[in-house]
Amino acid sequence: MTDHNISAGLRADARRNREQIVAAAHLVFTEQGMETPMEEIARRAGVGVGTLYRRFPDREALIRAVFAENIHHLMSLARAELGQQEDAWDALRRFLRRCVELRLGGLFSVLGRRVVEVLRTDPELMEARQAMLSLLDGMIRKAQDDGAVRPDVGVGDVIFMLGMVIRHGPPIASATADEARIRLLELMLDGLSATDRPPLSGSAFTIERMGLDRQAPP
Amino acid sequence: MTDHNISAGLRADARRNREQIVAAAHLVFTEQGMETPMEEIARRAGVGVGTLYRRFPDREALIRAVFAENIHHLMSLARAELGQQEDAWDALRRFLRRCVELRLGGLFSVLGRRVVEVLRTDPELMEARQAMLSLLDGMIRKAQDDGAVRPDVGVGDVIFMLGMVIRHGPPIASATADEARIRLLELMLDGLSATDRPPLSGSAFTIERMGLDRQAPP
Amino acid sequence: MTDHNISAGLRADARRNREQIVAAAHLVFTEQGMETPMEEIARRAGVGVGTLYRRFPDREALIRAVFAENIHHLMSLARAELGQQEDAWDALRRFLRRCVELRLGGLFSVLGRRVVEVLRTDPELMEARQAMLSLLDGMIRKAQDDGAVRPDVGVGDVIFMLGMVIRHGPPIASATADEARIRLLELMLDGLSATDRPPLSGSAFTIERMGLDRQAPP
Amino acid sequence: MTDHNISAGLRADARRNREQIVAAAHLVFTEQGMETPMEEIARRAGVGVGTLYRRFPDREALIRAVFAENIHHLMSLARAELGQQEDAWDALRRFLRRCVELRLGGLFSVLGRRVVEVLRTDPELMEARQAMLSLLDGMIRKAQDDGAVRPDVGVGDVIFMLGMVIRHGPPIASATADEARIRLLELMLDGLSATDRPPLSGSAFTIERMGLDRQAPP
DNA sequence: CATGAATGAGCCTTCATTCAT
DNA sequence: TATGAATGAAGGCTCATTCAT
Repeated sequence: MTDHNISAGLRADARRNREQIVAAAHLVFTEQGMETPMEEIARRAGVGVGTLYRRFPDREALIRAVFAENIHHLMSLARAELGQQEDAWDALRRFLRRCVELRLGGLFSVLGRRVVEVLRTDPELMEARQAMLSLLDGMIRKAQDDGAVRPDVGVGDVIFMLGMVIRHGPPIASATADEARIRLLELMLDGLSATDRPPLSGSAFTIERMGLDRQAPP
Repeated sequence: MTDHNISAGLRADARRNREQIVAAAHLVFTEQGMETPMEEIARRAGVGVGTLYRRFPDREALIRAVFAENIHHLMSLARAELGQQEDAWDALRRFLRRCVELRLGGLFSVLGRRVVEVLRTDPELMEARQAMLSLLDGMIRKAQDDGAVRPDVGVGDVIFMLGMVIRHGPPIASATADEARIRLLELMLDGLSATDRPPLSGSAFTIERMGLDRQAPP
Repeated sequence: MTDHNISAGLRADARRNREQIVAAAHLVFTEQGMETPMEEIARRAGVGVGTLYRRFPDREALIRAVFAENIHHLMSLARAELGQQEDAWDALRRFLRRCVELRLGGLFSVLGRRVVEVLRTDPELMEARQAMLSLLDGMIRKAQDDGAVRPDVGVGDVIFMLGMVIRHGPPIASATADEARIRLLELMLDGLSATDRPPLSGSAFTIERMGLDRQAPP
Repeated sequence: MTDHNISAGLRADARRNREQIVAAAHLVFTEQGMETPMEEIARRAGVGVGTLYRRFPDREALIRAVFAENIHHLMSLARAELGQQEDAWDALRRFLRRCVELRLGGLFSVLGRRVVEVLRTDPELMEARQAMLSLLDGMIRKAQDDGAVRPDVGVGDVIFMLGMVIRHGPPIASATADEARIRLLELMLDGLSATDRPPLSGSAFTIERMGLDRQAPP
């Protein structure tokens, strides 16, 4: 929605430019990594670098825009899943799987410290993250109440897991990498639902432990 | 072994420097990716860039050395576990846990076009990698024969899992992150040993699928 | 003409910069050799290195441009002299004197392996060079037919002479050095027109000997 | 003689090292130019860089040593020529030709400003230069008295001429370049002895004008 | 003393960002 | 406002010089 608010105030051609740039950035970030030269992004969007910089003062701003769009998309997915699914565990599984399947998450691969920092320091993105944490936390607790998920995990464990799977993989979209990612997710889901095992070491990463200190990854 | 032969002929201080450089490179490659500035690597190793370049004429040479060292180290670890442990599953678990603690093996997950090319064109490295995969494959198969590991996974799945936990776990170095990383590994191990579940989607990443013939993730 | 075609499509300021860069490069190449740091060239042209590299992707491209410009300029000078001067020997003398004053043609004397290779592999440049040599060759032959120039010299001798005076005259820029340079040229012109002397040793550097087929000086 | 004094005080092996280094430097300077890496010179001399630097604190010192040896050699040649030759003009011509012919002068090609400065600021070399200027001046005046050399030139013109010819040419020894150099020298000698021409422009560079100001090249 | 390892400054090149047109 | 030219900082690599062995 960030995106929508911003675009709304622009003239038609300006809005089209902005959208083309974000789309081009999403594409090249996914295909060639987050370090792709700005000039290449501008070229793909069919505009000059000057135009790109008029819209996004620096690379960070562009990254934020692309991520915002992604998260926005992700949240609607989560709500959709919850809306049409009685079973919490099923809803959770389907949501996580969708996150991985959708090109959306492809972006997060090989982020590098700098990008992570960008995200952490963006209040809007952090707010979206918090909203998603709550949503997820609810799903997980319900699934635990149902006996479908082991009790010694928290929303943090799940978010770590998701982030890890999403960030994992080559910057190049490849069917093989996607397959590997999904399998890893499923393996972890099987681990999550293995209620008959000895508890994991350490203690559960509950939503309380997921504050915005250094420890919390985006 | 490459490493040992090479280091053997060097003066004491030169050998120490060489080893520090490889260690530092391993660390930053794992933490920040293979594109980390050479200067940063040199700094972490406590030497000047010149020294780094004297030992490794370019980034490729350094990458090769780090991989060689990694493979060598991984194999000793695996052999040590196998040597003192009757049970294959226990050996595997201990081995993987050790790898995570040492951040060892993170580089073997998906790597990006350039690095794959570096590896593919180094016969010695390819051979060593193959030997390592075989060793690991043996452990896994034995554990599967014992009924301790589900049959629908291959050595590739385990390697990917290891790389994912090591390179894409919570990105901040801290005790908390370590805790999270180990928990994630344990979760996956529980998934691995969940023999009563429906098979994962896709098909197992067997040793045969792990060739470096383009497209395939390393 | 290469130069003109290229410059034509540029914005006014870009064209001016391009021309300043080529002029500065001509100067420093002549004074300090073809290995002068790019930064020095940029500085003399009053632009940043980036600008230089935007126009000339590497040193070779710059060298090519300077040679093209030189040849072009040399030919206009020669044609101008020929146009307004009946006597071939007078035209030649005035042309050479002008070249020395403008430091024009110094680059065509012996150049070092790398530069020769650059030239050899640029068909357009080779053609232009050939045209220039032919023009000069014509002037010299006519003067020889008039009995004004000794018969045992060729266009190559004259080119070498020019290069020598321009690049290796008294190395300090000053009025005195200019005086010395012109005197040296005049001395050689007197030598050139000394038709009653025993022939020079070796044999004339005719246009045929001036091919760039290895070993032969350019 | 510089060389002899210095070498005399050294132990046998040290002297041998020093001589090997100067010989190697002469060789590579001639073959590959004055910018050849010190390591290459050391390698060719069969010693470590450390040894090279013990003898010659920096590149300048090495260059000076090689030049000193050259000048020493040159002076003996001049004296020999004078000793066995009645005719001053003949002696001068033979001497100059020898200077060019001998590999000695090959060194001076493509010197670059820096090297020129090194030579100018070395008192010993400057002294040798002065001795040579006097010697030459005597030869020239005598030849002028004999009517063999035009009266409007001075020793400076000749020394400029020699330096120019010697410095001209590629750093690589090549028969063609040598031929060109000799021909250019002869052309100038013919100019020098052309006594029936109008005077050169400017005025003669007499020995008085050849002081050590900026204007005087080495 | 000889050696060759280590250092760091310097040049080449790329690219994020600013600014003139 | 869009464009693409200009800038300069940053990273890769080389090599002169110093210093530990």
